[in-house]
Amino acid sequence: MSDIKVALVHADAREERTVTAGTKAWELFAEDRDVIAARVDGELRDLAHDLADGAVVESVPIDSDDGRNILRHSCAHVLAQAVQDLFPDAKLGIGPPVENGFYYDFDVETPFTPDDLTKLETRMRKIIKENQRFSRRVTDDDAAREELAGEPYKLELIGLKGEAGTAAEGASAEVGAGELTIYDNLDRNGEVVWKDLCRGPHLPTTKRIPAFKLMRTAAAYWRGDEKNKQLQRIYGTAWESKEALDAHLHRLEEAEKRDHRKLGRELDLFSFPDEIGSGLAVFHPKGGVLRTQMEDYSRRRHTEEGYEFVYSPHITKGELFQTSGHLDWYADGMYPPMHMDEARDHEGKVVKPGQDYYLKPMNCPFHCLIFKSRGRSYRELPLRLFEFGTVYRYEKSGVVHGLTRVRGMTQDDAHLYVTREQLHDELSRTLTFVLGLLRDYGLEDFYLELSTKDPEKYVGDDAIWEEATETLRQVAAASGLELVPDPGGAAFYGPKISVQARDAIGRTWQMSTVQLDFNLPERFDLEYAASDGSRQRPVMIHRALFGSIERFLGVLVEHYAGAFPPWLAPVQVQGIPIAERHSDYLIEVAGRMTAQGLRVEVDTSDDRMQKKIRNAQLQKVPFMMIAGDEDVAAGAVSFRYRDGRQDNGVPVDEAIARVAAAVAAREQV
RNA sequence: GCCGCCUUAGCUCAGUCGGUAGAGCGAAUCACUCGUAAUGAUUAGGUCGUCGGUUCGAUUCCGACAGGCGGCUCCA
Repeated sequence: MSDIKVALVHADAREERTVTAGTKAWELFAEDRDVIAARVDGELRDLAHDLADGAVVESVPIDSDDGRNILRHSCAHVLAQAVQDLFPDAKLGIGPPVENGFYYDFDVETPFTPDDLTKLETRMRKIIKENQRFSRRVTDDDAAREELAGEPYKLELIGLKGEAGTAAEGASAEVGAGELTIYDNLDRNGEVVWKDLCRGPHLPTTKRIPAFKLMRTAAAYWRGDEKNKQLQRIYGTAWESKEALDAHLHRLEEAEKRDHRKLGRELDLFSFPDEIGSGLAVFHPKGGVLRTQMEDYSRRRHTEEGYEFVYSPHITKGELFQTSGHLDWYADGMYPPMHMDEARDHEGKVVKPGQDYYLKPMNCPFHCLIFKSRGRSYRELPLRLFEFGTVYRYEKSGVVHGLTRVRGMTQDDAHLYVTREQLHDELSRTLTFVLGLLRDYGLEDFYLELSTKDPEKYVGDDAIWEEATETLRQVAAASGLELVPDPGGAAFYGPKISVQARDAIGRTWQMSTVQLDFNLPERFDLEYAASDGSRQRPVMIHRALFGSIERFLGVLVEHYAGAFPPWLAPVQVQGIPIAERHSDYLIEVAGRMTAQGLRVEVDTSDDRMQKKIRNAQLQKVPFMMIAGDEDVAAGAVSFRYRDGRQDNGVPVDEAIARVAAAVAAREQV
């Protein structure tokens, strides 16, 4: 047998090896049990892959991103085998890895129950224990069709081979663009016990799945299309070790503790009374303080940046949304009209037709009317109109979610009207402003997404798209932040840049958007007088920073886990007397703080002091201000912070100054 | 909108194989006045989400609706 040369690379190192022809990838990594696949000439391969002369081979450890994806995908196969063992009529959909786990879709008569998940896990453990080998076999369309005659969904995928990228999210795990392959699961005797159409790669054997758990069931449309049948999806997760699985489950628990819906109730911030309707929130006094602080600070910064405040009503005649075009392409998302002012005679015949009024789903048409209310000069531009505008959208019943997806919300909405010459500077300035303001609220970690023209569907001339897109790109680059392209993702009326923020536990939220609009100025026939006396059309920029105040408030609740920095905290200082006789002293100190605009409460209930501390702790109050005999005698107070840190005997003047300084600096304590 | 699950006191939940319910926390009252995460006692509080059906009898079984949760689709 002749020798071949292969190169083994990892990190920066490259090692040339001479091996015999027919050597398989695993033989290079035989000593390392963590390696579960190989990257050969850039392609992920099974460890059983035959190496060719000149192959460049890289190990894929199970705890790498690629490794986990392979692990999870293999685990999805084990799930599918278990499902077909227990439910022989189940037809297979697709089963790709996803972030933190995997799923597999099945067509079954009756949906799975939580009980079924337990049974399936047991069956999966058995399959894993059997140490079945994942064995790759190349086939062709006709042979595969014959083999998989009983699997209608797989047959459909075979027909889609090559367009896998567009066929369905995850379908590329089943059929790649290249050759068609089937993976056989072989038992110890080499018998095929199960098989699935799959491009791979896979773990060598089922036993290499160290830890997994089935999480939940859900329905999902076949190939992600609402028109298709709903399949039953089972979500699971799999990890390189029991510890990693536990850590993942622990992270989920932590995220649950931060859930703004839960904290909103516990901290008495807001609620969603059934009586009002789905997706419509009320803010309680403490949530009201938080929201007021958020809004006031935003107002102040907008004033400083040259924005002007405007107000518009919540309802309008339909004509406005006819002009703006919203009724043409967005009527489904709007509340149905109220028919007003209709008059009938005594026979019920309509003598005056009346007209339709709509709740507003957007503020921009109103702002365009304000622009249009009189002639505008280039000297007025950029005109920056800002409104905390409450809008109503008819969200489908299944999508309403806490404060993040609601039917009534208040946007911090601004519309900037600029000349084409001002576009670059204004965009640059806007993005800087937006990022700075988000940082002020405590979000630090961002990336940007640039949505560019869909060549099939757009208005406005190519030159201005080009210019605006290039400007957005430059501005984004200047920010130094990571820029993720979203080609073709722009709305038809203009390119968009959106700011995604990562919160304290690494989840990303779409926050601000800066959106060009070449359409509305046209539809509203907006003009300004240029310096040469000609009439010119302004460019419009839509810009929301919080998106919706409700949603941003929810994000901040989760980001801070309810432990707000003092400037946002509903109660900044909780006074706790050691004994009843110290209450008056604390009330006096509290009074001095209140006079300085601080938010202070003194707990004069007849709970014990320990209980008062516990309560303040559970309410996540940043400063607990405690006073007993020693403090009173010294003219001091003692601070306790949320982390248990203490600072005893702080003179009252200094204590007040300390709280005031933390608030003014918007620091966390 | 679609699929599944859920809805019992203000909150978190137990319970009733069909005979109108219970705990902890919270609240109110009383006693205690205490130095860094729960003092004790007493009391109040529920047409068991709503409406309809089956039944001698429904909180329990069935259906519709509303609301919630997890997904899917959607998010100009």
